[in-house]
Amino acid sequence: MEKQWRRSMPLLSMNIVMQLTGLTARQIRYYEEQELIEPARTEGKQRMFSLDDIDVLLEIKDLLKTGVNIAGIKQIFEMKNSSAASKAVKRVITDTELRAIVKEEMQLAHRQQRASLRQGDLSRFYR
DNA sequence: CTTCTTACA
DNA sequence: TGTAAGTA
Repeated sequence: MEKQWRRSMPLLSMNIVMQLTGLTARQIRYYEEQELIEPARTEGKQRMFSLDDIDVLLEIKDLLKTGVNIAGIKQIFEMKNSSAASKAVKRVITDTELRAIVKEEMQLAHRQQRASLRQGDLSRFYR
């Protein structure tokens, strides 16, 4: 709990982030609009991303490739700091754990007949 | 020349 | 998402 600030330190320009993530500027700005990331700004309003932002963007890219839409990604991220935090106090959640949690939420939603994530997103986690 | 915003397709 | 337009 000391070198954490380095990852959250905004120092990456749009240019770099585009190459590092392979995403277009349009996508990156859109994801920010969807509140999936919140880059810092320079005085000239230029975006400045942190390494943490890169991680999030790469995860978004991966989930998108899997077939999860923005709505699904939002909910997954939401669970990542809610149900995950309540169950596993302050431990970093692993991908396999996240999968399990997502599946649970999915079944719960199904039981409650609450077709929350209908648009073919989280159902992909069953495969 | 690159990034940003807004708006249209 | 891509792209055009007008800026900074």
